[in-house]
Amino acid sequence: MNYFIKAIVSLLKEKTNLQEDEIEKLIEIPPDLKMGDYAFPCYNLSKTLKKPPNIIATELSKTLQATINENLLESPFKKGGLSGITEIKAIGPYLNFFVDKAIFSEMVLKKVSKERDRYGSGNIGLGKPVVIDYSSPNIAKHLAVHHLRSALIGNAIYNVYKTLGYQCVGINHLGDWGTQFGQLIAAYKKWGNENAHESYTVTDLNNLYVKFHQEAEKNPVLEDEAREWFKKLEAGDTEAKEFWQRFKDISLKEFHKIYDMLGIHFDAFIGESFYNTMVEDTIARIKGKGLAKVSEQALIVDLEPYNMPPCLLRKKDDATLYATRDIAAAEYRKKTHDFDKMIYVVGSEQKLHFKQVFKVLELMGDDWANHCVHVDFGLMKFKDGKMSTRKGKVVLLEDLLIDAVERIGKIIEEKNPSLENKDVVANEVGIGAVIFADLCTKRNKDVVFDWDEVLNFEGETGPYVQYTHARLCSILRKYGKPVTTDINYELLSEDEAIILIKNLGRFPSVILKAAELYEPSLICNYLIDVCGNLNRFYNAHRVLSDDEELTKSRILLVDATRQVIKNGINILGMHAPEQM
RNA sequence: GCGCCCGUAGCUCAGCUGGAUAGAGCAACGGUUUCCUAAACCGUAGGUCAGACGUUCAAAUCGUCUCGGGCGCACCA
Repeated sequence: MNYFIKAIVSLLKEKTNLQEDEIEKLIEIPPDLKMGDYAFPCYNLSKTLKKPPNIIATELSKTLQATINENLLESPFKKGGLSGITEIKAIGPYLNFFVDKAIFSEMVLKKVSKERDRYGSGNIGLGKPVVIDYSSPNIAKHLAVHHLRSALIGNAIYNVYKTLGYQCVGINHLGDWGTQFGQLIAAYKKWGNENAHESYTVTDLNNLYVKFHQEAEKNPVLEDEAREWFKKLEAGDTEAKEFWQRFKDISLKEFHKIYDMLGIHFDAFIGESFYNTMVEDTIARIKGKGLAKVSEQALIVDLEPYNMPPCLLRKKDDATLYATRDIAAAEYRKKTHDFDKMIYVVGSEQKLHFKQVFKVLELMGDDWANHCVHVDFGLMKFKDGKMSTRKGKVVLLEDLLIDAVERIGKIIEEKNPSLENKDVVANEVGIGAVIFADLCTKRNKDVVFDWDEVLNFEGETGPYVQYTHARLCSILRKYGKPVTTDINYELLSEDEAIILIKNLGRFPSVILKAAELYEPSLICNYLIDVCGNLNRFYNAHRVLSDDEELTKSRILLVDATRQVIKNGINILGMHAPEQM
């Protein structure tokens, strides 16, 4: 709660019968600057007071205004009357409060200036470990655009939580186990070129995978062979394991390359296979609790009482399933990290799966089961349907990234040919465009992948935000002197400045909300908003001028805005180049 | 069939723990550069907030139903 809201709450508390938190909840920001800085709707009071809300607003405005004038409460500020509130006015059913703009500006700008890179951060997470599971692609397949969402959302949430002081553990839960490895081994044994395996790439593995599915349709025996190989793998067969390790190495090499391009960080790459040794123990304990039973030759946990289909632990051929491994993994992670919260950033098509897994954990007596959250997100698809690795119907992530960087390179050549480090900047902006485009929509919506849309760099885009930041850096460079908070805050009185400053003050609460809702898009929208505010200010007022006092004031605003944009950009996992 | 998610301007989306005239961007049209990066800014045009009923002083926002789209529902992950 900021200072002014606190003041308003304390004023209203005396004159109404409402509780502090009730009042705070009701306080809102008027849609127009001219209507005031904060507003209190009087509809609720009209019920208890049995009077129309506009009458109540008028009466309250009179008594409160009188309080201000008498200066009954002590104010930490010399000017601006009571607590920096200058006027209280009724507009229709609303009680509107005007605050001293200079005081407000001073508070916000000094805070940003003082906290710098830490502005927006907090300490609510101090001493609380959070495990975040994101990206988690399957081995032996290319990373494609539909893999972006988990990786980017997860990475951003990681940064948000870290900003709030949480001790984050980012885990890439590689899909390196399961029947598909049996398929791959079977395919490799049949059609793979052993002599050339040294130079194998994910493309070769993927071709094998595609071929397997084509052939298996004609010849179902192949599926049995694949199952056989997977059973061998699970049993620790040397030959099977050797193939598996090979596939894994090939994949990881490519994954790392792309994660590096995207700037995505993980603290650990621990695949499903890692939990293979624990699975038996997990099943034994589930059985021990009397939760497991055999049904249709498979081992299940019946979730009928909870209106869910059963959770499958073991197939009829004895092989385990991913639910089993997820349960084992969750318990292992709890043991090793003692997390306060565990976040799974996985597509919404797995909603039921996680509901089942969390329920089984709960039934097992893991009282932390409700600290696990599935942060789901909508499907990415093409205009004409779902993306599918199996059908080879994908846009490879690498291709998209390279294309984005190239296009930005051309734009730089066109608009700023004398720029230094063009390649570096093209990378930061091109990749940033892709990141921002993906993070920008609320995660629960399905997104249709549109090449032109992702690679459009005007309007509400990553490059727009980065460009705004670069412009501000440019002004500061030209100014060339140290920025000071010792300025005349009265000079920042234009509407464009006030709106901007108000928004800068909101930043910490945006981060908090993004954490609470696991919603990086809030930060994207916020940045777009701030950049719009800034660009409007920039367009209407010159920062550098002969008027030294005015210049000093505006420079502080420029520097604070630059800082906020940079902090936001970084949390999203993007770079903020100083020139572009 | 059952469950979950989505449906706001031609397109992509904000707004959704109810509140003051429903906001941006793209696309279209018109304008702004002797001036801090025009990747910007301003203006014009564009809306039965899918539809119906209900709750409320007040509904894009909450509830029920209908329609349309997506996803999931036992041996893939």
